[in-house]
Amino acid sequence: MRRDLDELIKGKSVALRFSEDNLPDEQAQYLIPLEDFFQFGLSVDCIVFGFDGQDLKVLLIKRGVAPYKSYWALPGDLVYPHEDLDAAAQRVLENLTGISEVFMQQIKSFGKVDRHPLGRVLTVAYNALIRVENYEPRAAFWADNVRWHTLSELGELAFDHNEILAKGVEKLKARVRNQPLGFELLPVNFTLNQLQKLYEAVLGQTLDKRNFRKKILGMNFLVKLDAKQTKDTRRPAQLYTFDRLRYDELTHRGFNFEL
Amino acid sequence: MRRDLDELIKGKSVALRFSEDNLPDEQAQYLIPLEDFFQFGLSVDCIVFGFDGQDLKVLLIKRGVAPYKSYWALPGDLVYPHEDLDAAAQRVLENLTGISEVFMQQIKSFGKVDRHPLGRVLTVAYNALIRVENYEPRAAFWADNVRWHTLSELGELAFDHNEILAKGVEKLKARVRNQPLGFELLPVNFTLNQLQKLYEAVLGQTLDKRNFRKKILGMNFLVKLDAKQTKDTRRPAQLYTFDRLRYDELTHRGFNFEL
DNA sequence: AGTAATGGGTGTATTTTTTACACTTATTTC
DNA sequence: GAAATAAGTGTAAAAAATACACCCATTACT
Repeated sequence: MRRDLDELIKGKSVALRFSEDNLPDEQAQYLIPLEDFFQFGLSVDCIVFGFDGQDLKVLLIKRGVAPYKSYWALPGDLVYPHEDLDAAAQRVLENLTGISEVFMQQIKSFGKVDRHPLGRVLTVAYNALIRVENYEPRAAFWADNVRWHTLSELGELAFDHNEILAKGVEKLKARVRNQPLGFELLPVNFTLNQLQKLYEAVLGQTLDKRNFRKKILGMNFLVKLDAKQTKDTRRPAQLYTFDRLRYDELTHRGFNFEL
Repeated sequence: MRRDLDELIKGKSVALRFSEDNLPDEQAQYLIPLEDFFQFGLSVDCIVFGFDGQDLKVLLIKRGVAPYKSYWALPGDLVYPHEDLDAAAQRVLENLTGISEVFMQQIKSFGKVDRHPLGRVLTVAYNALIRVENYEPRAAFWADNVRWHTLSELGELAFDHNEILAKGVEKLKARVRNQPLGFELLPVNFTLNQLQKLYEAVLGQTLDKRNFRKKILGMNFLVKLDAKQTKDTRRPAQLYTFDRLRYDELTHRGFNFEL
């Protein structure tokens, strides 16, 4: 411990100040103002997933300001000192893309010392799932552009956002095995084939149609509607919707949705 | 968006400064020094789990300094401005308990505005699993005491540590279903009954002995040793150890350890 | 030395879940 | 009306999960 502190003090001029004065002598030498510990920036980054019926997409902004100006990036920004984390995530996403009131879950924090060129900024990453049809993303505030990107076609993103995004995808995959997916990503009414395509896109593997239907219908949170899909397709497909009550009941007492 | 900012500025005197000067007029009014965003404190808190053969335990320190002096708390402290998160978690744990080189995983960050009385402090929580036998926790630095606590017998902890701990337990339970548990919590050599007790303690349910053995042995990462348990028990029990290679192989390609 | 007490250890039959697999149907387009 | 396309449907075999009861090796006691 002493070794650690010595190194830090020599190198960086920081250490701990105690609000009490009952310190052992050994440690008294390390007293340094507490203010020095309150130098961190805090940001949130939102990984917004959407599904176009074929591929899993992620919403990125083109940064209109330095650093990383003109790079594609996850929508994210600094948190206000008096703002809660979850609220900041919602606000930032709305500021940059116009998208509001979104289902979001914190997934991980990233804190490498040099990850932000302007100073020490810890970022808290959130996964968000939205129905593409319900939102018309528009670049706002300091974003130059907003666009859906296919996961496999990404270049180098700003900051450590490639790493953050990879973690978001990993978490999404893990999530799909423990709770049903689709509420947030599909239209309110959907066909079983659309749902299957979504699962295949997230899991990155094809699934057997009959087995998929058997399993997903057996979970009893899908409701068959009277309507059929009337689009310019071939044979019209049966439409379903989610039974939110049943879903809540299931997830509440832990459920395994492995497919 | 404008509404949000207006509120924040009126209430708290903070907003965003851009390093570029190409701001739309609408936003120019909000320019406030960037420094105001670098006021956060950052801490790490370690949830150290151990297993005594019967109950799942968590290691807590008794705080020797304000705030929350004399409260039991998760071992945690402020991060140095030039220190990486994971490194900070290891350092803090060693500083406070003498325990070093521990298996740790980040689980979640907690950022409520008023969670720390000294200012805005975001804390990143880590789950750690250790072999109780390998460590002799000793209170160090500003900790007054260190002790293993049974999960069901906890009182009110410092800060929001009850909430953090609850999340840690939840994550541990989720983890046990997707990867084998025991490497970190059990002695190097152990009996199947010890392993089963551990699973039962974590999952909070009893398991069938024969089915448990069938399943866990079928996974092929346990190695039967020549030795038997020689303790003052009744019939000597067969000792096993973990096959780390096999384990890594399994977890690498995703595995389901549900019991 | 014998006996009681304790936790260690073992197998099988039943049920449930998972998997593999191929053809018919309803619609649109030409 | 014929061709093309995606929708829809069931069963048998294999694998996995579950329920369940008795004997065994040692120590402690008398």
